[in-house]
Amino acid sequence: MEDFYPFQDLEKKWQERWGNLFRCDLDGAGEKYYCLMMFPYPSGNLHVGHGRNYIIGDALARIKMMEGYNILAPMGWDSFGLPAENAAIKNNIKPSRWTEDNIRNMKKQFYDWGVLYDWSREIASCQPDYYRWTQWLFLQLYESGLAYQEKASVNWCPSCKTVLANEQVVNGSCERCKNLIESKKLKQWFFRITAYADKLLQDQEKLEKWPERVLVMQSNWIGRSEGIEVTFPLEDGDRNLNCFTTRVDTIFGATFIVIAAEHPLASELIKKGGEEREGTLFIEHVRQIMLQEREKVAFTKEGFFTGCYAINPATKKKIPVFLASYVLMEYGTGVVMGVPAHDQRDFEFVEESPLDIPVIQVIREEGSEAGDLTEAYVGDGIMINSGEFDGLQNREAMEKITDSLKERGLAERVVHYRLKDWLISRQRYWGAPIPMIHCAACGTVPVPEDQLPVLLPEDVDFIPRGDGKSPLAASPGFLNTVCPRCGGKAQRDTDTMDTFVDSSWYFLRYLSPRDTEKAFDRELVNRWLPVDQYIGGIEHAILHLLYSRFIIKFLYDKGLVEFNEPFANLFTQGMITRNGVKMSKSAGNTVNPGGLIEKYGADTVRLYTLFIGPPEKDAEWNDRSVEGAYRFINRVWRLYFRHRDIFSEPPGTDEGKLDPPRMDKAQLNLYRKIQKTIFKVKHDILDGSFHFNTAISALMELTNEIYLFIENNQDFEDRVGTSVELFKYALRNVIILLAPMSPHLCEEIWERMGHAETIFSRRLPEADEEYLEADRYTLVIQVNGKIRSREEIEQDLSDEEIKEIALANERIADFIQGKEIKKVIVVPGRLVNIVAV
RNA sequence: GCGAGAGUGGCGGAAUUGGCAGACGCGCUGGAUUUAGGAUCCAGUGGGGCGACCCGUGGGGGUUCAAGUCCCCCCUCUCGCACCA
Repeated sequence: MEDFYPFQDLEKKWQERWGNLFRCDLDGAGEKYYCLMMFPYPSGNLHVGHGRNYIIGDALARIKMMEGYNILAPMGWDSFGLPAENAAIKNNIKPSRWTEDNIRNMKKQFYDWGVLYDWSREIASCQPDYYRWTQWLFLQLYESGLAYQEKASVNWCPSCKTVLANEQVVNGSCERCKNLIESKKLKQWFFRITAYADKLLQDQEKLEKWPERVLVMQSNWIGRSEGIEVTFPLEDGDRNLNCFTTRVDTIFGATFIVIAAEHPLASELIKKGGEEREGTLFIEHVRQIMLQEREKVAFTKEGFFTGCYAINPATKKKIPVFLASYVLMEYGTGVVMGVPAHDQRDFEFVEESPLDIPVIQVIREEGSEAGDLTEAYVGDGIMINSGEFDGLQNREAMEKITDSLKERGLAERVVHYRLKDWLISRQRYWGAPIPMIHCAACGTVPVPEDQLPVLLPEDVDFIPRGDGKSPLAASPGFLNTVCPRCGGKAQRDTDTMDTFVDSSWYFLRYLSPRDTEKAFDRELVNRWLPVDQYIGGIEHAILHLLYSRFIIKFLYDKGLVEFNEPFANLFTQGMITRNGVKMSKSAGNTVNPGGLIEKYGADTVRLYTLFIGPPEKDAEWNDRSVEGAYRFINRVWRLYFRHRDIFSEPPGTDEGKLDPPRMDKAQLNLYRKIQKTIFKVKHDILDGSFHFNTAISALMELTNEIYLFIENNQDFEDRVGTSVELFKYALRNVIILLAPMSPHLCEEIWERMGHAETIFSRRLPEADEEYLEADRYTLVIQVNGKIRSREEIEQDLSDEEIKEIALANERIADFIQGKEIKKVIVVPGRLVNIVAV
């Protein structure tokens, strides 16, 4: 009584047999297809939300394999990082041990899901034979002047006890632990990603298949802005203030200057202006609120008059210089010209200020007069109150004013970016040591390449100290070394690298994972990269994806690779929610796949995950609906199992016997439905949108039709004639098209149908285009846009014939009686609309 | 505030170029089979009305023979950016 697909045994069987299915021969036949999922952090357990990523990737790899591609689908572990360390501290075991245990567990989860990879290429970023090459990459950057050490104000997370890159700070908090970030002055290592700001921005145009929002986020982050630096001399002439502005056309309306309170010049100016005591208090006040409430400070516009004046180079007028909380030190020059009439922030500042600062309008909206402003006018218009530039269009004036200031040596065109250099040092244990040595005599010296890897010591107290130094500083065995240059006593750099360095190049390593001579094989990498399809979460829109693009561009410029973008196509799947919120351990709303697989089997879990909704969108998990997928799986199984007698012949005879012109109506209907389904499934998945959900629903429709077809078919019951052949053909196509989504079931039926080779060596069917459309269809007949009747008609009728049929329709007569027919619109294949009044 | 996306039955979601709104699935209702079933199969299932019909895709206008789809205004939600000069 095998009414149910016996998944318990069969899924195990196929998981074992598939051992080498995804083993990639890099020189094998077929066009290459590098299908890559973002490698996970081995946190121990994957829930069904994570599963979506891997199931989409696996189904894609399988269907591409069935298209004849040579598939490279590797997997590895982003295995350095804080959680391992924290867990190790908590459980008193070594991070390496904790990591290994988790990897074992997660590998089993992939296996249970039927998610396949070429495990012979497995890598783990925490292993010396991997991080040796991460260190090598660091040295390449260092040699090229793109890795440098600098004492700077950096983001310090007091809870994680390490510094963070700007990208890892979200709203002033640590993206990992959500604690407020402090500012510390520390000597740190940086990668000069800013040198690539323009290339990263420009080459976005090559990333046509990337989601628009990811590109928008990256370009926001890079924050390129073209403008002018204008020199405002101080009144007494011994110093200049440089203002960055993108609106130099408003310079005649600049009636004051604002300097960031943290600006190094601030203290000098208040001294000079005779306001030292009060001014110092103000600077301290701003610093305090910045520390406590960064959010709030953003909306107050407190200022302090320094007592100094500058000269507006356009108007030659004396204008006051203020310190204020609303000017950012980090952007531009930290000095801004205040134009209250045309900048809302400056307008508000003037309103809040007790001093009487003039508001001078210098641009008027075309077609209206200048009048009293209730807010800043930021639009374009005609220049007024601007001397020789009056009457010009402001955009035009912008150029002319720039030229005129440039001639006088008072202005320069500049480009500013919000992107800052990538801070890569971390004061934590579980990461790749930075391969540098500090020697009293020779200074900072790189570790020679042949001395790599700089091994992470095992016998070290890795509890973070929180004093701004790495735990490695407490390991004398690690710390003390000799200088590679002079041979004298020296000390190793004790920081480790940001784990995003590890993940910025791992996709190169998969091509030659065991190579002991080099980081990656240039020939293989040039042949297999860029990645054809990269799949992962949107949360890496900036971090990982921007860093990887940077590193590849660097390697390209060094001549080490021949491609300058790592990922040709990017797909970011939506997250799975439960009770409306993202599924996560911390939210306590995870669904463990283990229990579901035990109850329904992997094919069901896979099918449901793919059916849940469009993959790029978030989707709410519903345990109830999983049963629907289970039912479908069993419906397909029964379709085979109840009629297994049909498949007793050897498979060689079961194909190519169909002759559509000789089919009866019901047979032809089914035949056409099969063609339509083949077309739709392939289209929906392979057009780049990965719409498995609609592909699956098409397969459900076809399955329903097959049931209807065989139900009342005497020939089929008697096992004679075309109906039997057609049934075989129908089921075979369902099995092949469903195989990428629910591989165990399909592989099993395929085998029982008598095939010795795996179903994944089978090519996808081609739709018989002649039969994509039905030969008859239901013509909708409307009167004045409302549906009044329907009539089944032949496909290839002329407009005139269709019109006649519609007008002759009995039910229509009632509606057009006594009316004048103004117009009849015929849409062949769909409807007729009769306009009658 | 700016930018992007979204709003369709009780629920998840379908709907080339404007052309039968609600495919497919969940849930629900009825029936068949069954000792029984939370299994399976069949039928029904947007709302209103006995009915012919009427109303329905966040709200309001518009274009059109025809609008979920195009245009204008507004509301709500999600995401990103946010004193970036």
